[in-house]
Amino acid sequence: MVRGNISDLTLRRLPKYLHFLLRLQKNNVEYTSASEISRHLEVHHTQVRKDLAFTGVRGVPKRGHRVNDLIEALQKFLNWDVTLYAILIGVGNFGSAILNYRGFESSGIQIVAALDNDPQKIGKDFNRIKVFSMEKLPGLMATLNPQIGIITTPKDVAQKTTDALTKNGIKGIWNFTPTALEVPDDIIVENVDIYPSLAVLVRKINEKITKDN
Amino acid sequence: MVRGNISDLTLRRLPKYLHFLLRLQKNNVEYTSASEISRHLEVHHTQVRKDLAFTGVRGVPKRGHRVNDLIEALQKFLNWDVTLYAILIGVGNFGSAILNYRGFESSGIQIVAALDNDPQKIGKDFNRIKVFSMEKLPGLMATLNPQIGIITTPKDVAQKTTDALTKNGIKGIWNFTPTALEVPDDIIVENVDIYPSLAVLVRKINEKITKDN
DNA sequence: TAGATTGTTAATCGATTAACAATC
DNA sequence: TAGATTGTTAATCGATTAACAATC
Repeated sequence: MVRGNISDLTLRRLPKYLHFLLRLQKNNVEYTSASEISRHLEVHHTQVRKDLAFTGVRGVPKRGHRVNDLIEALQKFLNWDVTLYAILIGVGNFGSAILNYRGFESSGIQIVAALDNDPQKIGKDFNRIKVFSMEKLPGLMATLNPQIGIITTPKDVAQKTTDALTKNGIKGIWNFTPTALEVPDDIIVENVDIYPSLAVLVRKINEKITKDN
Repeated sequence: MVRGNISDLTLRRLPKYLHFLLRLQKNNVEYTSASEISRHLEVHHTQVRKDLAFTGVRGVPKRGHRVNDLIEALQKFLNWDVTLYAILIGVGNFGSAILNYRGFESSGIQIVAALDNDPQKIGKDFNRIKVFSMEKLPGLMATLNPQIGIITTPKDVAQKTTDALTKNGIKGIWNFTPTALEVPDDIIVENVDIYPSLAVLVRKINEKITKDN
C-alpha cells in the first residue's frame, strides 16, 4: 500500500478500472491482471499497479487479482458503499436527464429532491424524485440535510444558486454549468464541463483534416 | 508565441478563459489582464500568459489585453469559427438533452442527424434535428458526411456503435458513455465521463465528514 | 522448476511556478 | 517618471515510466 495522499489524477482513473472490472464480472471472468487492465484502458501497467495499491489489495504473482476482490476494494475506497444525499437545482434538459438516470445509487449518492422555479415543473416527479419550488430550498436543506448540490441551471444563475446552497450548509457542489463558481474555501466543487473535451476533439479533427489534404 | 505543440491540458483550459471573457464582454468590459483571469479561474497568472501565447495574441504592458481581441483569437485557435458536422446516436435522456441544447453552434460543431432504433422515436425531431432508424447509418454517412459521431447510447452497445461509425468513415467520436472504446489508431476519441468527477467529489466529501467528527 | 506477474525504488519526463528583464 | 503588466527563461515539482528483485 502506497503512503501519502492520493492525487486527483489517480482518483479519477479508479472508476475506469471499476467499470472495466464490472464488465469482466458480468462475463464471469474470475481473475485479471494489471497488464490486462492496462491493455484495455491504455494506462501503463506500472501505473495500474500503483493506482490499485491505494485500495490496499494484494495480488498473487503469476495469477493476478480476483475480479470480485478488486471491485469490492475499489467501491470501498471510493466510498461508494455509503450514500450521500444530493439535491438537484434546475430541471431543464440536462437536469431531467440526470434525474431520470439510474446508476448513481451504486456510486455513492442519491438524489432526494429537485428544485426549479418553473411552475410547469413544480410538483412533477422524475424517477420518483419530486420537483419543488426554489423557495423551498432552506426548508429542504434543513429537513433532508443533503451534502451535495447538483447544479444544472442556466449558466447565468449558477453563481446565485451556489450562494444559496452554501448559505444553507451544503458541503459540496457538482457543477454541470461552464461557469467558474466562487465558493468559500471549505466547500468542495467538482465541475463537469463538456467544452474542454469538445475543444480537444474539434481541434484534433481539424488538424487531421488539414494534414490529410 | 510559444513554439512546440500544445498539450491537451493547455487546450482544455482555453474554453474556460473564453467563457470568462465572454462574460466580461457581456458586461461591456473592454480590457482585462492575465492576472485578472488568473484570479477568477484559479489558474496561475504565468500559466494564463503561457496558454494565451499559443493563440498568438500580444498584450500591452500595464494595460493588458483587449477582451474582444482575446475572444477572437481563442475562437480562431480552437477552430470554433468553422463548422464540423456531427451525428448523434442514441436518443435517450442524455441524447435528447444534447439535441435540445443550443450552444454548440458557436463551438465548432453542428448536429445534422440523430439515430435510434426505438420506433417511438424515429421520425420525431428535436430542435429541428430529425431522428432516423439505425439502418440509415451508412446512407446518412454517405450523404451528410459528418466528421463526428456523438455516442449517447446505453453503455453495452457503445462499442458496436463505434464500430459501425468507424466502418463508415467517421473521423472522431465524442463518447458520453463510460465504456472505454477500442478504435483504429487514426480515429480521435474524446470521452465525457462523469464518474471520475463523481469519484473525486464523493471521496472528498466523505473525507471532510470524517475529519469534522 | 521456469517464467509470469507482483510491488517498489530509481530515472525520466513534462507541467507548473518562480524569477526577472522589457515595456508602455 | 514609476510601476504595473507583459513575455520568457530557469527552477521546481509531481506524475509517469523504467528497472528490477521478490514470489507463487
